[in-house]
Order: sequence, then structure tokens, then C-alpha cells
Amino acid sequence: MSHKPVRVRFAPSPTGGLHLGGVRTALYNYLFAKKHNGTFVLRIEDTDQTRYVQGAEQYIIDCLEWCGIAPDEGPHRPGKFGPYRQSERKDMYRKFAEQLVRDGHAYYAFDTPEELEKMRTAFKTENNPSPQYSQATRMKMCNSLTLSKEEVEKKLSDNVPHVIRIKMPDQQEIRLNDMIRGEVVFHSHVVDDKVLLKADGMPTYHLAVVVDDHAMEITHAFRGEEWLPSAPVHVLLWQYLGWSDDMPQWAHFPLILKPDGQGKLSKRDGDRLGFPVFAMDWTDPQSGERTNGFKEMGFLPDAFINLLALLGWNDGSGQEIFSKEELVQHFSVERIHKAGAKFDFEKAKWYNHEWIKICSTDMLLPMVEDLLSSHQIHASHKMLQTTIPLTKERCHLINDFLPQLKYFFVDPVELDTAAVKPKWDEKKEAFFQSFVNEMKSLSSWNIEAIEQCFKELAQAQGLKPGDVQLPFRVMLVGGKFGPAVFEIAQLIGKDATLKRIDRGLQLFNQ
RNA sequence: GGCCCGUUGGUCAAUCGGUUAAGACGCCUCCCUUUCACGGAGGAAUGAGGGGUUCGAUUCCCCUACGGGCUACCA
Repeated sequence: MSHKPVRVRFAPSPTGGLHLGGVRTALYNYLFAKKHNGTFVLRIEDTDQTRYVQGAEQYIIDCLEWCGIAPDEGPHRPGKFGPYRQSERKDMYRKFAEQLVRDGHAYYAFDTPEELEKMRTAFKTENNPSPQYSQATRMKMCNSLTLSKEEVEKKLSDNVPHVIRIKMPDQQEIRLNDMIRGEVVFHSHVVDDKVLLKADGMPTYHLAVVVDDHAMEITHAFRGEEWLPSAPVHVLLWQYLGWSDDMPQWAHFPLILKPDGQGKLSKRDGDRLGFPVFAMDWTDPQSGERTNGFKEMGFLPDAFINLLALLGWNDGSGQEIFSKEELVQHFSVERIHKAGAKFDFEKAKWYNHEWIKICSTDMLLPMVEDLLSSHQIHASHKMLQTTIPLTKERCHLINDFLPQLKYFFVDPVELDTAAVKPKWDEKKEAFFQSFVNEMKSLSSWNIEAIEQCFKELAQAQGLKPGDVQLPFRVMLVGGKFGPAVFEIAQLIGKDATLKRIDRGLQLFNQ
């Protein structure tokens, strides 16, 4: 074990959006770094210019900040989050790729896309539907292994488009120690000669990730399981570049799967199943396509990272609600599961509900205030401070506060008359008429006085208080929900109460 | 097809050879509440199949089945 300070990186590609799997990868990296007093840095995978999406890099940073897991500055790239960008380090990669060629671990390949296609169809058999550029085929291709030295130099000086490919060794077992899976063994003869440097001079992920991880002094390289098959290439690269001693420890996280069916959770699934798959709303600047985010749907950042962390990891204690600090404290890579987990939106909402319940009114207030004002409801802080605790246990999402709180500030537009009308009669109507009169002369306006007045009057008229309580509630809030009616009446005030009863009577009598 | 990784209820999952196989979500019943929730008490529901190893396998090994990932000059 080395004693270097822990440094991990999150390396998203800025191709638009940041879905659940990505955020969880970032989160696990963050938790590991913080647990070991290390640093968590950002590296941007912008190798492929054609797919780079404007604004996506900032969007990623915004998401991480919202989640409370913003990257650290890092010593190698000052600035707010100082991400490494592959696009800015082009020369560096070429230098290392050429070094590999000189050392005999890589070679130039001049095959055109058409020639590659030809090779794939020529070698395609029933048993081998996708032939690769590998030990089996490379000697039949146009590269610096098959061409003479002069021919190669001529092509290079003529600027013939070419790539640099890794030369996989003959018969070699490539061993990789994964912190989650243990030792994984690959045989070199089944791994193909991956392109390291593309014809446009940009590196592929394989070269870039190794060069950058080395430059950034990354100690632990954690990523999704989809990278496991190419890990042997990376291990070899660390060796061939002469950096074996600095090779990070590896871990490959399980995938987050679709709730139904199977396969990786994708952007499409959100639309299909009605839940967000991105941390925050994302609008693709090119297509204009919009994908919904957890934030805008009313998730609390603490709940969001809590539910993500527990999707594939737990500390074995049965505890499910963790603050960020607790997650840092309890987290361990070794306890991350090997198998992928299906995403369950119902459980996700449960986490948020739990967080809303334990969240203080002060924390909730600004969010609720924003929600209400975006619906043209302007509520005083004083009123919010008393009504939020009254209603928060009914809210799974922050957005649920709108229906739960609205009636405290504005008269209900629609009343659930269907809940009242079947049992509505003249006797009840008479009760409310006299209740209005009684209330007008009520000297003090508090819960006890209203309740007492209501109940005594009901009894005097031979009605069970319960029979008139539901109509009263529907008049005040519009439906069959909310906290105690008399408390609501008290909070909205005498005038509003009288006004709503009046309107209720009209509607119930129609 | 090949390579790699997986497989405990519908879902998330505990168990690191011996348990009546936890707990949570969801679902159902009841209590509390003359609303909706919260809370409380219960219930139905799980070790893919087959071989080993062992006094004893959910747990270790092998095979099969199934699922997933990768198999691009994408990440």
C-alpha cells in the first residue's frame, strides 16, 4: 500500500445530461475521498469534438454542487474546480502514444475506415460475428508491423491519416485487482489492439484516462462496470508507460438498471415510466430536447444522494437514512455490491418523504417560498413557519407543498362537492347559517373558541359534530385533506373563514 | 459467437458454514384519527436448477440456466 494522499476523480463526458449512474459514480468517489481525507477532482472526457455539447460541462458542475459534492480544486489545475480537459492536452497524448510505438508496445495503422469494414466482413463467420483488429488479424492489415520502415516513414511524412494502436502481447494473463470484485483475469489473446490515438490526433479514452490519471496523481480509479472489459488495456498501458508503481487501485461499480425489463437505465426510461433520470433539468441545446431532473421535481439534495448511495451499497446495519456526513463516515468501497440494482421510483420518493419529515422548517422555508411564489402565491415567513410543520408529513416531494399549503393563502377554486352533496341537507345548511352568526360575535379567534362554538352549536341542533366537520373542511380547503379544521380556520382568519363558508353553502345547494 | 461480471421476496437488501433467512419500499388487514397524513400492531411474499465439499450449506467449489456489460478512430 502506498502512502500517497488519496485522490480520486470523476470523469464524465460532457455529451449532455448527468444521469443517475453518473451521479452515483461521482458520489461514491466523493465519499471515498472524504472518508480518507483526500481530494475529489473533476476530469472532463471531451475527446470527441463532434459530440461535445455546449454548456454540458457547467451543467455537470452545477449538478455536483446541488448534490453537495462539488469537486475540489486539485493541485494540478487551479481554478474553481479546475477540471482537466482532454481537448486541452492533445500534444501530451501524442507524445506518449509515440513513446509507446518506439518501445514496441504500439504501432501505426493506416487502414482506412473502408478497409476496416472490409476486414470485418471478410473475417466474419457464424462463430465470430464481430472480428477485431487483433493478434489474429493485424498482420493482414496496413500498419507499421506489416509495412517496411521506409514505407511507414513515407506515409508519415506524407501525412497519410493514421491511428496508433496498442500491440497486445501474445500469451499473457493480465491480472487486475478490483476492490469490489477481487482478482479479475483476462487473457491477452482475446483483447484487441485498441486505438490509442485517433487520426484527428485526439486520444481515445483508453490512452487519455491513463495519461491523465497519472498526471493528476490519481490513487484510486473508480468507474462503472461497463469499463471492466477494457481494464486490461489500461493496466498494460500503466505498465508500458513505465508507471506500474503509480497505478491506481481499481473498482468497478455495478450498473443502475431499468425498473422493468432489463438493461442499463437510460434517458428514455424516464420519459417512458414517468420519473426523472437526471439530477437536474437538462435541455439539449442542439435538439432542444428536455429531460427532467430530480431537483425540479421536488427532491431534496440530501435525499437524492441518500437514495443513490443506498442503491448498491449499505453499511450492513440496516440504517437507511444517512446524512452526507454519515455517508462519509460509514462508506466503504468493499461493501459496494457486485450486482446491478433496479431503480425504484417509489422507494426514491419514500427517501425524500423521510428527509422532508426530518428537515427543519428553516431549511424547507426558502424552497417552499420559491415554489409558492412561482405560482403567484406570496406567503409571509411567519405564516410559513407555522404551516410548514403542519403539512410536511403529507409531502413526498417539495412540490407537494403547493396543494398542501395553497388554501392557507388563497381561497380554494374547486371544492370537492361530490364528497359532501350526497349527505347534504337543510339541517346542515341551517347549522352553518347559525354557525356564521355565532362566529361573527366570537370575541376571541382561536382554535379552542372556534371548536367549542362549532361543537356546542352542532349538539344544540341535534347534529353529530363529525357530520358537519367534513363539509366545513371542504369549504375551507377544497378537499378531504389537511390538518385539523379548526386550526386551519384559526390560521386563515375569521373573514376568510366566513367567506369560504358562504361560498361553500352556495355550491352545496346547487 | 467470444470475453468479462453477476444471480436471496415484485423492488432495495442483511447474513461473512449452524438464524424460526433481518430490515426497508410497495401491497393487504387492523388500531389511532369523525379528513388526509403521521404513528402503532399484524399479514402475504425470497435463497435460479443440478452436482459436489462438509456432521451441516443461502453462504465454499464445479456445471447448467438466466440476466447484464463489452466486443467503434464513443465514452
